This record gives sequence, C-alpha cells and structure tokens, in this order.
Amino acid sequence: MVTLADVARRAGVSASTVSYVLSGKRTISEETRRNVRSAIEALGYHPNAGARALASRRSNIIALMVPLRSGMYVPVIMEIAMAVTTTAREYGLDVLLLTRDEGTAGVRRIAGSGLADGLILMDVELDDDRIPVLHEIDPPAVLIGLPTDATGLTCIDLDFEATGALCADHLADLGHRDVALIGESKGVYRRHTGFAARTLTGFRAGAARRGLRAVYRPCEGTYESTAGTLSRILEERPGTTGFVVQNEAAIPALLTLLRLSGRVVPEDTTVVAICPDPVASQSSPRLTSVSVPAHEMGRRAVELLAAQLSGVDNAGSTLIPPALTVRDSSGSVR
Amino acid sequence: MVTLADVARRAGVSASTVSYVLSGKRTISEETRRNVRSAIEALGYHPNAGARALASRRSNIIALMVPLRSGMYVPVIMEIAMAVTTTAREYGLDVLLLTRDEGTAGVRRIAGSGLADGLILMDVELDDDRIPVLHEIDPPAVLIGLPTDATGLTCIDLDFEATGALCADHLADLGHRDVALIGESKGVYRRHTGFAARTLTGFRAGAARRGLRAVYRPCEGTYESTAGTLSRILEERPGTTGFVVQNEAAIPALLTLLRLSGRVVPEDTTVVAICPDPVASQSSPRLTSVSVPAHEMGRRAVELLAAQLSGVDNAGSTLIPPALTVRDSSGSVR
DNA sequence: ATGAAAGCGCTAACAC
DNA sequence: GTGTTAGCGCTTTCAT
Repeated sequence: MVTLADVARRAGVSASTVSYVLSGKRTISEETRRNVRSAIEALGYHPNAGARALASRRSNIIALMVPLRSGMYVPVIMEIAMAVTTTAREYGLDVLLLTRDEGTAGVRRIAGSGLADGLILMDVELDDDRIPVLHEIDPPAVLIGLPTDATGLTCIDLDFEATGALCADHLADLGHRDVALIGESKGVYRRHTGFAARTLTGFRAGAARRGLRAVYRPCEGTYESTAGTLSRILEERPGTTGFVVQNEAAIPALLTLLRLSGRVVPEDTTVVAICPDPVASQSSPRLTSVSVPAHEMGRRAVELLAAQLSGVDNAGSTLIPPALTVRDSSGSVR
Repeated sequence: MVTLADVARRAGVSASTVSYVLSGKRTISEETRRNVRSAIEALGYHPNAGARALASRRSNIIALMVPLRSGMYVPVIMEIAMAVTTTAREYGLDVLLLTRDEGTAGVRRIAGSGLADGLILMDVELDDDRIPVLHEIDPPAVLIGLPTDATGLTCIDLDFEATGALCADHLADLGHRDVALIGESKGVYRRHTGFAARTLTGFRAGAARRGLRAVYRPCEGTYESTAGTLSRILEERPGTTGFVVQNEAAIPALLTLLRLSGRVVPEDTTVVAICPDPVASQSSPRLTSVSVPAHEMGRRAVELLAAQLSGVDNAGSTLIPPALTVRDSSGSVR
C-alpha cells in the first residue's frame, strides 16, 4: 500500500507538505506542488480513507436512508438516489445506502460511529420516529419530505398541498364538475406518509374552493385493485369526468380500463398524473401531469446537507412549487 | 464523543478488553463482559469507524456500482440494491453507492483508499472496461452479469441464454411457429450488455432447434416505439403468434397495442415476459414469465463477496437456472 | 514556504 | 482471562 510517507520521501518533502498539497490549506510553492503531484501520480497514491477520517474527524461520507418496501414509487426513489449520489461526488462526498428498516438504531449507529458526516432521510412520515433522535443527537441532516413538526429541521419536498390544489384547479378550469383522486395504497396513508396526505388535503381544499364534487380512493396499483377503485368511484359518482392519479403503478391499468369502459381520453375524460415526467410522457396518450421533481429534490438535499457540513444552519422547509404540464389527456367539458 | 477508553475506565478494565468484548476474539469472563456491556450501554458508545478501519485495515464497507442511466430496468436495479443492502447488514457490512459513470477511476479510488473492502459491480458489459482494472489491482469483487471473459472473476447472473431458449421452448410446446423477441433498447445492445445479447442468442438457438421462425427487434419502451416495433414485426411476419418481451417498460404498451389490433391474449396470441415476478403478475392478463430473480442475485452477490473477504477464493460464474411460470398469457395453437 | 511531532481511537501482538 | 503497548496513515498545531 502506498502511503503519504512514501509520496513525501519520493518528492523529497515532509509528510505535512504532501498533506497540505492535497488539502490546499497552505500556500505551497509551484515547484513543490509539481514534485508532490508527480510523486502521487507515479506511485498511484490514494489517501487512506480511515486514517483521514480519524485524523480529520470527517469521513466525507453522507448516509442516504431509503424506503425498503419495494414497489413504492420505485422510479422516484431511484431517481432521487442517483441525483444524491452524483451531486455528492461533486462535493467530494460518497454516499452510504441505508434502508428505512434500520430505523432509529440506524441513525444512532451512523451518527455515533462517525461513519457518515450527515444524513439524508427519505420516506419521512408525518410523525416520524427518527425525528426525536435527530433532535437528541443533532447530526447534520436533511429530510426529503415534510413531517408535521419540522421545527429545527431542514426539509425539502415538493409542495404536495399546492400540487393537489393545482390539479383540482386544472380540472375546474376545464369545466369538470365531478372529480376523483386515485391515490397511493392504503398502507401509505395508514403510515401517514406526508406527501400522500398533503396531496389529498390540497385536492379537497382546491375542489371545495372551486365548487367541485370530489371523491378520493386509495389504490394498490395492481390491475385488479385499479379496476375495483375505478368502478367504486363510478358507482358513487357516475358523472365523474376528471381523474387525478398519484399512484404511478396504477397508470397503465387506469388508461386501459377507461378505454375498455368506452371512455375516451381526453374527449370525455381528463386524466392528470402526479409522477415523474418520463412516466407521464411515455404513456399513451401522453398525460397531463404535475412533475415530481425527483432529481431536483435529490440534488438540493445534498446541497443543503453540504452547507450544514460547512457550518451553515439552514433549518427550515423548502417547498418546491408544483408545475403542471398540459399534454394529451386534458379535455374541456362543454 | 464517547471513546473506547471512556468505556474501559467506566468498566474498570483495559482498553483491549473492551475491544475484545466487542470483537469476540478472546475469551472473556462473564462478569467482565457484563460490566463492559453495561458501560457501553450507559455511555451510548459506538466504535469510531475511522479508527477501526485504520487499525484493522477493514472498513466493513462494500461498494455497489449501479448503472446511472435512469429508465434502465429500474425495478430490477432497485430490488438488487435493496437485497444487497439488507444482506450486507446481516454480515455487519455497510454499502457505499457508486454510479457506473465513475467507471474505472471509481474502482481505483475505492480500492486504493480502502474506503471499501470489496466491490459489487452491476451493469456489466461483455467487454467491460472495469475488468482490466480488477485484474490489475485484484480487490475482492463480484460481478452481477457475465462478461465475455470471466477468467479469474466471481460472477453471478441469471442464465439468460437458457432463459431465451426456455421461452422459445415454451412457445414451441404451445404450437407456435412464428415467434418474436421484443428486446431492450438499441443502446443496451450497442453497449454489448451481456444479459440482452445472451438472451437473444439463447432464443435464436432454441427457436432454431425447435424449427421456429424467429424475429428479433429492439425496443425503446415508450408507447410509440413499442407500436413501431410491433408493426414492423407483424409486417415482416404477419403470422407471428408468440411474443417474448424483455423490456419491462414496453409491457403495458404491448398489451394495449395487441388489444387494439384485435388480437386476444392468450386466445390467439401468447406473450411471455422476462421480468421480475411482481411486474408479470400485476399486468392484465397476468403474464407467463421467466422471473428475473433480482433479490436472489443481490443476496448471493453479497454472500460471495463476504466469502472472499474471509479469504475464500470463489472465482467462477454462478448462473442461476431460469424458471418459467405459466400465467394467463399462454395459449396453445391448434 | 516548509518541517517536526503530537495525536485521532482503535486493534493486535506480546506479555503475564 | 486480562493488561501494556506499539502502531495504523493521516491532519494539524507549533516552530522556524
């Protein structure tokens, strides 16, 4: 193994000089820098991560805690994780992958061991059990999602309440009177996952404000459950012409079922999806949608965490305003 | 910060004793163990990861390199990543997430810095540029996928060649004569990704053996491209009644398109998918499929890597035999 | 602009 | 069964 001492010897300088060339925390003469650089190159030196972490009390690793339950908005999770990883590298950070099922013990373990310098938590519930632990040990952390009490925490999320309202407004603008929200699976609401609950709240409020009759049904996302969800909505309100779907797994099934039931999108039925853009534009017809800006959320979470690591206190919630893109599934009602 | 010395002082023993209680590498009296354990508990001690890595030359971290290109068989990647992470924890290992775009430099960086003790590489191409680096620096590593030359490497993958043949056999058994493989996007083949190429080889060989006429078309997975792919297949071979789909993104579109073209699955057309089980059983109709055992691949990759970390040389390729599950999309031709 | 040296918190001989 | 101690490879004062 090549050590810093090896590099120093070869470059004819002291160990500390090599260290300072690497960190840039001291002014180094051009010549020395060149010598050191070429010694590093020649020897194929890589600083030892453990030694560096021990001496500097910084691992340059951040932990990302992702939901374990597979099947839950997988594309969104994946895109966030990729955005976090690539952005982290731009800050010289690596990403440690933790699953949500490590729970509070995971947060304690990571913070306590110094394995990571900070955490990014996904799948945040309204009353998340990890939050008391964050207050207790107070590590640098960013939540992707918005809990009920975000006091003292740094959060970033799409403004799902505004998203729900925006969807209702769009349907109202098109003249729809009876609208329905096809939501995530029951389990998601039971766990009081923030985004689902907030979307529903916003949708109901928006619908009420615009005088729409709104119904809501959770949906597991399978073909059968989507069929059940849809038929119950149409039983209860046969005149429903506007649909908002928040469960991307249900999208293909919903479109097929509407077709089979003789409803034509967008001529007599409008569908608005809440999902990543690629999902919306790869459907047929291409769906009007509010984009879940997964990449941006991941990137900004890292930026916020990196700021904390350099001493900035950025507690507070950032809610990304929703943007609705009209595609080929929006039709107006005469 | 609580250190091992703090624990030792409180328990009235030496530092090494605490260390040995933790590692179990020495026999410790019941009483001492109890004292140490309760001191650890009382102080909320967590061993410092950096110090431990430095002293033991083991980080207890493994690196997982995943494809960056989003949209590529995302559910499979995600399921593998989750299986890797949970299995790793059972071995006391943490997982560092790297993206494929760090390439060979990433492999060098991780191995050189001692950040991770070993690597699991996904998205392995037939002639992968990371392989020479693996041979050069020879870190513990497992490839998920099968390159052309796997000499000296530990690989695990589904036996995609047998998978292709199995699909052809299933269609032949049902009496189909004209069959088609709807594959991954062109980019996947251009990059010589192993699994796609091997499936095609196996499918062609199997079809030839059984006297089937087989066509193959890549497919981007969008609705439009699936429509194009399907219509070109039917132009070329209007009598095609058996389809194998390897691109899970194309599945909903394919089913819709077949329906629109008046073909009824499984009455006059059979569809076999190569995808994770949940995808197959959530489609309508539920699809006959060869399961991509993502969870098993992730778990076994970690097991193989953990074995290497404890000194076992397990170079060689493990090909998981494919299993075909008949569901509601298989129909026989009279 | 550079060096010398004291740790960082742990592991693993080496003692007894 | 337990203690003593010498590092692991780096960062960072303190000197000059």
